[in-house]
Amino acid sequence: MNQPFNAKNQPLSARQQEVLTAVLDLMVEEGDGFSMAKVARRASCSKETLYKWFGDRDGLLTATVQQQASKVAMPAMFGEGLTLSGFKQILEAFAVSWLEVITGDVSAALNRLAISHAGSGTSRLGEIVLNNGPIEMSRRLRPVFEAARETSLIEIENADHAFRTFFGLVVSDWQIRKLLGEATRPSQKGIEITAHRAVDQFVTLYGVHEKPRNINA
Amino acid sequence: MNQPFNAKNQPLSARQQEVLTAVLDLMVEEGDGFSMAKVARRASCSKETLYKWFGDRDGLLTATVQQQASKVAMPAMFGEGLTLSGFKQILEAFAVSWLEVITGDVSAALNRLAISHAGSGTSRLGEIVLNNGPIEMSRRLRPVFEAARETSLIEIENADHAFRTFFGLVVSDWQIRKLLGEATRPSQKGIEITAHRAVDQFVTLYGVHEKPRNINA
DNA sequence: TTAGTACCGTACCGTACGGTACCATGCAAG
DNA sequence: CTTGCATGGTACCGTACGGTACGGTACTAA
Repeated sequence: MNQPFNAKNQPLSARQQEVLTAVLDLMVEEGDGFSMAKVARRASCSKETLYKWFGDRDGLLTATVQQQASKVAMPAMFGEGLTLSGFKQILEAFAVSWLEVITGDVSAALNRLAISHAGSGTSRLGEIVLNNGPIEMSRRLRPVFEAARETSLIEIENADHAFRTFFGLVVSDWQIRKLLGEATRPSQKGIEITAHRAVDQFVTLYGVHEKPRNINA
Repeated sequence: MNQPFNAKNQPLSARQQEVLTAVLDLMVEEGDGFSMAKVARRASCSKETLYKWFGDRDGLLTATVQQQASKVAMPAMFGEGLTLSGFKQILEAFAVSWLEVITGDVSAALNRLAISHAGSGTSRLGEIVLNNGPIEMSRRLRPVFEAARETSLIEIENADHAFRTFFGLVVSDWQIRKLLGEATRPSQKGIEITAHRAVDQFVTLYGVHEKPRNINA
């Protein structure tokens, strides 16, 4: 992904990234309610520097969101001979990684921020998070589905539907519950179990193996 | 569901509900950013009255959320002899109703509000929305699943997993996209198609069909 | 040394908001 | 009528915040 930029479209210095880390911490702790003064205190810098670097509060938030967005890691690609179990392994790694992210405090804080700003319609944070969340996930998953379709592992009439189904099976209500403040986070084991079941279900719906019935959607 | 209450725990008068409607409108238009003065102007009442009735800003928001929560309608129950197509019809009505709600502007505004407040940890709005959203959906769906299980239409080892699967298949990424500000709303036809597919998929995963193996339930 | 630069800390300004006080109006009870 | 209550309208207060200005300090370059 792209480097995050500040107001002058320069790549960020180490010191600037320190500031963004402070912002992220505050965001996790207090949501959108923190002040520029608090950021300055936390990052041990002056407000004037914040405004020089990031323009205004919105610029600071945008830079923070972009920096995090540039960090989302996803499981690597695969080789040539794609087997069913290999395919399932990739999907499962994907699902685990995704669940770990969205049940985490950082992701929750960023999504909360973007969501509340989307309501006020005063910034592009929602768009940024959307592009680096579900949409990016879809982009990276598409070639995997494509490869599985070409090796006749699955049968997909519409890649978009398949992605949405996979998303739903994996994410379920975990994300909305987290965003609404439900405290209980699934354990690592719980995440793995959830991911495994989601992949099984996906393959049941879209796989072409010895399916017990015809599965058309 | 319960009647919504004001600060004195009296049921709301018609005038008070008018005020809450004004709040809701502002919420849809501007998110969380509206001021008490704006509410007073919009509702043609004085700020003092607002504070007398609802205590403070948080009380006003809480009353608004509770009033909406008390309005969620859900498809009615069913009779005795439950057939597969009847079961699917109920689920589909459920799914359609749910999708209509969560892709609507009012639901988005309320969820955005509750989510941003959940980040600041300063109110119980998240809890209220959660209880009247996914959790209430689960409560109402459970007896339907139960009845279907008893008539051997489906095979469910864990009602909670079944609900989460259904939720994921239905909601997919519609809600998070809406919350993040994606403008495009699915058409009524699109909602029906989505609901239909989700129910088909759910029955594929949990249905008993003519599978002869494992009859215990 | 001098000049320039980058930054920190802090004081300051204007504004907007939550919340309160006060007055005016209308209405019902007596 | 008068009294009391509920409510609308508005002025007001304290505070907190976004944003700016300014002084002080360390460092670099010549």
